[in-house]
Amino acid sequence: MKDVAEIAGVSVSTVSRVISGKFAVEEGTASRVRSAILQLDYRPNLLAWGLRSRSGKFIGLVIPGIHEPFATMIGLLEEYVTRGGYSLLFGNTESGPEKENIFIDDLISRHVDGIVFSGVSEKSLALPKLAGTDIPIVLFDRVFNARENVVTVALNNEAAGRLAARYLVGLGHRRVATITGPPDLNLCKDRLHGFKDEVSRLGAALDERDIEVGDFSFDAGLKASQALFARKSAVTAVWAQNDLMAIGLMRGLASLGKRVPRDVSIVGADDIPFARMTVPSLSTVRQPFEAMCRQAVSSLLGYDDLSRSANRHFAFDPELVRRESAQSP
Amino acid sequence: MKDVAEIAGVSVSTVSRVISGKFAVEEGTASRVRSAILQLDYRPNLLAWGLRSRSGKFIGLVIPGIHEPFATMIGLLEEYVTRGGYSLLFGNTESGPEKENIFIDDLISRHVDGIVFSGVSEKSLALPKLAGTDIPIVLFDRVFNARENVVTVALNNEAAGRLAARYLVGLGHRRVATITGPPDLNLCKDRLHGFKDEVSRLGAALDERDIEVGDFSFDAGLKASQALFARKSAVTAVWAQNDLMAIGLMRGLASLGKRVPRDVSIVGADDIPFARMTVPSLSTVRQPFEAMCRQAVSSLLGYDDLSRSANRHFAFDPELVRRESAQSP
DNA sequence: TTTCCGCATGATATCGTTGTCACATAAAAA
DNA sequence: TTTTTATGTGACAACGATATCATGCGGAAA
Repeated sequence: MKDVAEIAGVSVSTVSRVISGKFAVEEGTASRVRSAILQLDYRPNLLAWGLRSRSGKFIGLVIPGIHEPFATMIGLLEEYVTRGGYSLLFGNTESGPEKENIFIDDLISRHVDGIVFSGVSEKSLALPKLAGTDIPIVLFDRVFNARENVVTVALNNEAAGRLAARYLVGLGHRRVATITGPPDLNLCKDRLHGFKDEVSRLGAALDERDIEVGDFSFDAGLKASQALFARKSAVTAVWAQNDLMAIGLMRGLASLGKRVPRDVSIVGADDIPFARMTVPSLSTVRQPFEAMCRQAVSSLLGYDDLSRSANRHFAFDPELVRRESAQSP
Repeated sequence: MKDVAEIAGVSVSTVSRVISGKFAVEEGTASRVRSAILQLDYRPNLLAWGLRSRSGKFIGLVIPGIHEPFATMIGLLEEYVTRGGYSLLFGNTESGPEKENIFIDDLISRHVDGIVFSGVSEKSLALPKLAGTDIPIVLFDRVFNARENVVTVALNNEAAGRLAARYLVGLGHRRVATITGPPDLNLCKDRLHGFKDEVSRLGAALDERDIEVGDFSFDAGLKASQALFARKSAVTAVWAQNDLMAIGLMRGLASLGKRVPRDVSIVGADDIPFARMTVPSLSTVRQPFEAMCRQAVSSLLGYDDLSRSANRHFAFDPELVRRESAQSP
């Protein structure tokens, strides 16, 4: 910057003013400065800028894995974040809470301007630690401990359960099963509650023994296929709380010689890119990731002014995507 | 830091020395400093540190998409990078060269310590721009213009083509087809050349009309299924240059009523997580992503001392993964 | 003419670190 | 005892930006 000033024959102050554009500079000097910048191929030092302004100009993303649907979320968040002139710093906390801990410390040290947080479990040390700072945070997808003052962005999980139930029972299934995610996650409880309640409200049956507890993984779906269908079963339809388990279930049923959807109807949740690629393609309860990510970023960057009175908890409605994996029994 | 110094009754210099640990400090003062740090919950400011040391302590990742196999790569790179005490800044350049351009500028402005570069196309402005800086760069996966002085990490693509050919012809297929990626990518040419050459060397046939040009997407595979099999065809096996197209092909064949692998054998490339999840599961030519990512990071962070004489171009050998989608005709 | 205001610009302090230099003290060598 | 050496510590400059304050200058109002 000093060099630029020298070449243009002005002071660094003036160079700074030309760059920021927020103050009046005579056109003659301004153009001299601009050509000096071009000549030297000058690029501002964001480290120095950040030090001065106490803002690193990035958004941190804490995420419990890189598999779908998180990959999709990462891509979307990156897009919105960079569009706002920020950069995305992301950390995968799958490997454990220590990793989460050092990542959060790093984010604080780097003076991130906001954090999108999707924790592995509810017992995270991150929140109390962050409370001591002025870093805005959005609890994303996996919401817990929703204190009033923290913004949350998530699916309306109970509605998702109800939607799946209405679809399957509506198709004519009388005896259904389900595979849940990790039971310590609120979202799983909510989805299960919605599903269970709607199934019984509509007069169909969900036996307690037909509720399989999974962990959102392909292998959990595989295992569930054994647990549910290795023996003769009256179940004709299954809702898996995410697509990965649904796909595992389909894969397991194929090995058992059951046909989907002829013998068993399957519905997933998320609508990951692969849902349309499987054979048969997967009917699923879609999460509106685009809208959710946009909301998360604009909450952090302060695009929507959530005045004190405004709602800080955003619950997005799921949407049913009909494909091939479910039909009438 | 000043506060810490005050509480501990020492100067900031001493605090700095205690933190860095690289200079002798009397144990008494050191422990006083440490307890002051704990008491204030002091965290160093990485922006200031970076400004002083001209190093932002991160690695930039330029990648042409967030879908597989890039998601896997991102996860792996993040792991190795953070393990080395750095952070990962990543940018998706799928949306075009302007995005790539501003991302590269951002990386320079942030004083990244290295860049893992996987460009969309060969005509990228990034390399010349980066040449003016002292930022180390590794060309990853998509290698081009491999000047001697730049490190490259990639699959041995010709070997991948040969491996696929040997497998399919070895199974007994006499007439094969293939789907390539974007033809302007060197890696596609190399894969095609290896495949073509090995097929004819082994005495089987790859007709020019049975070479479909794709773009690595699911839909390209879908389209290829029409182009290759909508009419009667003597082709009994197809190699797709990546798994996504192979899965699209399988999906398309299912719609055409062809069975895989009974009617057509299919082999992919990459071995993305979903390759084992499809029905039938996908046989594929595996890229050793773990080793490749580890190599990329350690080259950048200078863990392996590539002395001037040492090889700067790393080509990793592919590995055949036998699953269900290919069999003898 | 004097006074005052607005405008473009420069000098300088500051952000939170680390590195360089100087200095005091104590121990070792003369 | 005097000189040297080693050791721990503090003061201060620097990294590259921005923000605050001061200043010179031209024109409008008195």
